[in-house]
Amino acid sequence: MLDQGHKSISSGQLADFVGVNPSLIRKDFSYFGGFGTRGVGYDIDDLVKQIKKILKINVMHRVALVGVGNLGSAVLAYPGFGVYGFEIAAAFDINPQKIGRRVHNVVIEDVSELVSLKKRGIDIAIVAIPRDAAQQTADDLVKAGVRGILNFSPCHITVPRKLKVITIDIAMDFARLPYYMPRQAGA
Amino acid sequence: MLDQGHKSISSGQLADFVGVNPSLIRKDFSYFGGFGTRGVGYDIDDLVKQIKKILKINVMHRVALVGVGNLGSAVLAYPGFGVYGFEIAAAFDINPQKIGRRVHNVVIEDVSELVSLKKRGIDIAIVAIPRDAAQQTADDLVKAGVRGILNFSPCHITVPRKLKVITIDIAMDFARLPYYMPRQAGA
DNA sequence: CTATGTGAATTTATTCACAGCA
DNA sequence: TGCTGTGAATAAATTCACATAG
Repeated sequence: MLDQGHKSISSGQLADFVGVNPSLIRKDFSYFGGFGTRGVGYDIDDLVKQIKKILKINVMHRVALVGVGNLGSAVLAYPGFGVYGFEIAAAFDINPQKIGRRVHNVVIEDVSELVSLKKRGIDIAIVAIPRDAAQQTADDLVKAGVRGILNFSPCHITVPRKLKVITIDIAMDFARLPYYMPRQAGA
Repeated sequence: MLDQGHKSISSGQLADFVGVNPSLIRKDFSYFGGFGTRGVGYDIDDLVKQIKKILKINVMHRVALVGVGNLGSAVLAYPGFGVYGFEIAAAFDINPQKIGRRVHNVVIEDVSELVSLKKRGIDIAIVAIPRDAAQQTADDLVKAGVRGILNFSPCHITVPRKLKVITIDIAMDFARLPYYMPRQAGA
């Protein structure tokens, strides 16, 4: 909207965009203090700031990637982490062949170096390794003092309550598709 | 549970596993007809079958992958699509260097071959290409007659109502993490 | 005038509590 | 006895409707 020269956006426009009722947008925002202007709408710049603050992504987060295989490389190459304030500050792998190589401005280190995460101000880790090694790596990350883990391995991992884990199983996202697909699509 | 020799599972066990109230499990299942046994629980084999039927993943789905870069390769290498009845039956790329190469038992074809999807019984596509090309490719897929798209590009794509699109923006999943992370985690 | 913010009304989701069946 | 299936009760989410502010 900013790119198109708009300064503000109304609850109705936001509602159309995400497909919900306008009053739900207003009600939700109001729980956090009401940052709109009556008769006008929400100042886009301010709205983005407010939402980032609510989601606690108003500060930079340094992130470690564990596992520089296909998926890990894809994550390193991903544009758009920056928008949400994430910086991949380190990458680790278990394969000696990969150690020392530079991928997207990050030098790959041996997983034994994970212990240094806290010292380096890294509090989030991305786990992109085979299922079998996921729990062990998660344990190591707990020891290393991270507070959040994004787990791409298709398995449940157990951590102390003081950590937050979000697991993304691509196959599960996939499995949601057929339910919503119509019987036939024309050409 | 099957691996551990269990034949059936109770609503309480399922509830513990996903962290909800047991009656919610029972109520939800009951909407689809109640397939448990009183005093015993749910037969695991049958439960899996029932859920697959509900989600319409009880039939094989042939899937096309568009974009064999890092992310696309990761998808091809992903174990566990099979569990949900998905088979990656074709892969496409725009890079002439990649055409003809075989990756994980799939030969990469030029994107111009997308038109043959319907004929080949492929009705789902995975879009794993740069943001700029996503909408154009989606349009091509609509023409090719797919009924569902799993979009990994970090952008909104517009399709006719007769198609279902699920967009997975890794960065957005990421953005959920800080909100739930505790202030401090010990070593 | 226009669009927010918000109590009240409504709808939807979850939990309770227990009858009923293996 | 043990656990499902389900009406009734409760809680939560969403929508309505309108006073209010720019």
